[in-house]
Amino acid sequence: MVGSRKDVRLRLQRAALELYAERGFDRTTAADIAALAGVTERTYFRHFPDKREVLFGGEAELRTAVVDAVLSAPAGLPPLPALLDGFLSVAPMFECERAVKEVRHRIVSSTPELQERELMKLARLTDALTEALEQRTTSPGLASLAAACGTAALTRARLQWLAGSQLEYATLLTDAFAELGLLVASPGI
Amino acid sequence: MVGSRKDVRLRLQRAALELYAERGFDRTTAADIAALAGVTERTYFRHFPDKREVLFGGEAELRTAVVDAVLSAPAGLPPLPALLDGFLSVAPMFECERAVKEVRHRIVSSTPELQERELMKLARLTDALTEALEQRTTSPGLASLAAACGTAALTRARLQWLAGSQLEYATLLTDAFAELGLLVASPGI
DNA sequence: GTCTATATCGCGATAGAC
DNA sequence: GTCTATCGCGATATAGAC
Repeated sequence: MVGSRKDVRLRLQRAALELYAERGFDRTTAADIAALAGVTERTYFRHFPDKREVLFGGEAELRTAVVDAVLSAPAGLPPLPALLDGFLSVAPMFECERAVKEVRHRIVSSTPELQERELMKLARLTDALTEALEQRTTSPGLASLAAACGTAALTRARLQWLAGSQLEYATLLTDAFAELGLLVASPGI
Repeated sequence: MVGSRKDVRLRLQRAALELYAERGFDRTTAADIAALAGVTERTYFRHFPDKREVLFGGEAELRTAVVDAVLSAPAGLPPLPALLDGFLSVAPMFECERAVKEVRHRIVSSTPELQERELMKLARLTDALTEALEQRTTSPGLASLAAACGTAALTRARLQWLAGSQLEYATLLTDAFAELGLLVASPGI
């Protein structure tokens, strides 16, 4: 119980994933998770503000990484290509631990409360990307729309990847952005 | 206490808006809302599953109306124009009661829990629109992306309207979709 | 760590609408 | 008489204060 201090957080995350997968989110209490991780309920709430957050671990770091990558995209690139370029740079962070992420996705998809939290994280990513695009040449109005469209393409690629697509993550991403292009390029108006 | 039966729901919604605006969401209990509406806390929870839902009243009807409008758009229209056409048809449902909606928006914007719920409603709208586009000619892949982009434009227009823009709601909507077009039409790639 | 507020839900009883 | 809305009471668990 000595070296365990540092990884309590990790143990809680693993315990939560396991219990949520087994019994479902609703039939799992914070105390259950804490017990499985070998700590008290109170300790759980010292690490995570609520029952949901335990499933959204390194989200902030990932967001920072994506934003930095977009800011580092070649200067002349228009908004959407800049986003794609940034997303491709951090692709490795997305495509690791597929099995774990599949389980996590199954849990989140089947629990409205967790879906809400996931949408919130995605919205914060979109906000951060909007800011990043504005720091590039993009006008404020276009930036928010571009960020939303880019996030939509990212989500589409991620869903296909989670669904077990045989294609490379980078390919799925590039394809999604290509489809985005088709949308507006369509004939008639 | 006789004629009041029917409008308990409406009274609860008004009471919640008032209390949330005054004291804030966190410092308002479900019992407070119920009391102001003249019913017990238990009755509140029979009408709304939780503390948040009371602010998202006729959301399902609005969603249905929007979907129907999109399905009724001229047959030849590509995805995005079809969405714009549909959105414009039900514009009156959006641009009514501006003062109330401004208050509501201020409350939601300042409360993470309510933001999450709002994002969820928006996500459900996007899902419904995806389905509608698929029922039109759009391919499944493009449909989800188009729905996401369309919803983004809708949100942008709504935000400008809520922020007190002097422009007509229909104009804001049309402009937002035009910006969507600019995004991909941009030079370079 | 302990204590507490309160969100949320289950159950049985009641009262008025149809 | 059912049916439905409401009440009143009680239980559990989340979350925050001290």
